Amino acid sequence: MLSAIRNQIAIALRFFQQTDDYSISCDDICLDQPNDPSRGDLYTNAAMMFSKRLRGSPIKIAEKIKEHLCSLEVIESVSIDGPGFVNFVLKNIFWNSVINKILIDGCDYSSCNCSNNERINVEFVSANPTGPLHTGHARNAVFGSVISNLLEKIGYDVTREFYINDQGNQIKALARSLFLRYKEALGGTITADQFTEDMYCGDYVKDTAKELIDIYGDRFLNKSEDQWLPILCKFSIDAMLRNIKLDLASIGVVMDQYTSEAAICKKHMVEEALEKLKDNGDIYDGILPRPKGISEDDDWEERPQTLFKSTKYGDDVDRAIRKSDGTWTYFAGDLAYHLDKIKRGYCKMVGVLGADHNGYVKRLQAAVKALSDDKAEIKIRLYQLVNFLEDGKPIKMSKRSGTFITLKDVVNRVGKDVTRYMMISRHHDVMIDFDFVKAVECSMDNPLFYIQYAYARICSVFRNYTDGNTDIDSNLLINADKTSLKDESEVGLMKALLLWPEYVKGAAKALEPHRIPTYLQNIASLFHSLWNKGKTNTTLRFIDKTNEAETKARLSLLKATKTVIEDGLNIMGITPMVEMR
RNA sequence: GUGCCUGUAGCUCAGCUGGAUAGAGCGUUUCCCUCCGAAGGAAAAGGUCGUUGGUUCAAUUCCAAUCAGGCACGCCA
Repeated sequence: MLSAIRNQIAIALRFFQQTDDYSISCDDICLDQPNDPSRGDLYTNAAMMFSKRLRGSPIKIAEKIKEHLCSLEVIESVSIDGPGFVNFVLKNIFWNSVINKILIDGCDYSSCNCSNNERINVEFVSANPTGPLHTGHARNAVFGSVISNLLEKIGYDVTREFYINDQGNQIKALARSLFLRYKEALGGTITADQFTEDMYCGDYVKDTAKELIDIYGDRFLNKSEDQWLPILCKFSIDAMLRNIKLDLASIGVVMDQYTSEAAICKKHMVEEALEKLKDNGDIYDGILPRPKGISEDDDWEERPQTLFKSTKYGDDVDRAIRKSDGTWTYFAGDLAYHLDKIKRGYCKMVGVLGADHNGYVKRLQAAVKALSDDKAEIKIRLYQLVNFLEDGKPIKMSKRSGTFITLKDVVNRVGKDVTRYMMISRHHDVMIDFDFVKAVECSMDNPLFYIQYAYARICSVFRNYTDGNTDIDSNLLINADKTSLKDESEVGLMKALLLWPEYVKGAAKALEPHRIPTYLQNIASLFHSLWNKGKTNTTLRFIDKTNEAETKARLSLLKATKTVIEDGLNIMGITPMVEMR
């Protein structure tokens, strides 16, 4: 809707351009609502933003912008204020086209194709397949899935990917744990000290042991470890992965692809990655310096290793890729995995990791840069941890005592939608306090309720109008004359709806899903306010049985509002509620 | 020791590539249901945007120091 306005501003700016050193694109032009509505419907600060680059005075540029804006039919008036703000008022007729665009496009109103169907790989969750997903994974899963939805909105071809760490010591430990439970289930006695520090003693391993017996009976019981280990490794990974997929489904997350670390290694991708880096001169044998944080009496010792020169690509220190016993490090596997992604054709990648992985960001970015000759790029988003509270009191979790909360616990307790909302309603860099009691309260302590309530109220109006139907066909509303919507609350709502695609685009580009619930809360607030105005001012009621034309105009605004709320909730993976009773 | 993140109203948080008088909710105080859902709305009070410098027409936003809190840093995965 705003592209014509942006275009005119861009043309005005180019008038001052003296060199071709840079290009002014419409995306660079900021349009927003002034804090004070009396200044106008929208403003741009482009004259000031570009005055330095264009070497012109902001006022002169603003005058040129004004001249071009005035040539547009939808502009009522333009004024220049302060150091160079250009404020303008839109004609009533403009709102007709805004509402109609939403009525016609539906949830596609916020979509654009500015990313040209480019492929992008979003890797998230990637939990070790050694147990059920826990609460930390919940934020990861929701964050990753909403980012994926947003990226699709702006025209990316998104692959949602889960990397399975299905080899290494922790898998062997899992298999050994399974074997102990297997023995136990077959009547053998096991003692607590047989579970070493790195093993898994959770009850879920007992369940897997039963499944193992169902299929294999007691045939491993008296066999040596090298005979059962490979089979039990595979068996336990498969079982854990099945559970992980169920857990993810319970909060509405479906992956497009699962990629196995073992499969990558089998393809000799590690060797290939190493070759590639060697060709670039990024591999050498050396000794890493002692990390400063390690105290003197620690058992750290110098060791010669094969190293990746990641400092060349912005990392703090070079990274080991081969252990002294000759086997690969975990990072070597990651080099292989990211080379695999690059070879699959992804130039853009996103990774979602918990804040405790912050030390890993630079080396991953270095790896992608080095392996792709700087052609591919990975953006890592770290999210802070979630504290779980029970009515204000923190719930302590410990793996040892078995008092850790699983993702399934959370979903069972508060449901998919509340879980998802809580996980993305805050900036990813901010810790979340997730209170089980407050999360399901029906008040403003629970903002999701407020948004759902607005949606349900709109459905309620439609029910009253149609005698029972919670929706109205947009086609019945397109011809309504929306220029009669003149109350400041109505116009305020329309202005907010106008900017919805801007918010979606901004949230997607910044990889900041929390902007969506923030926006929806504002929409809900504007709507509730309008609703209550109708209580005292009967001329603002949505349904006026004596005036069909007026009623349709108002219902079209409601339908547009409903569409945008629904769209926003869809992006968040939350199901809108047609009634709350 | 180094790196990353956080610090905005009593509390929990927004604040979009620097923009005009810094915004919500909770809590507190006062109003608004014979009327489409009061699980709502209107209004008041509440701030030296951790501190100090710097960059410029303009800094909560950028830069540098500094204080406070969180996380991380070895051949773990």
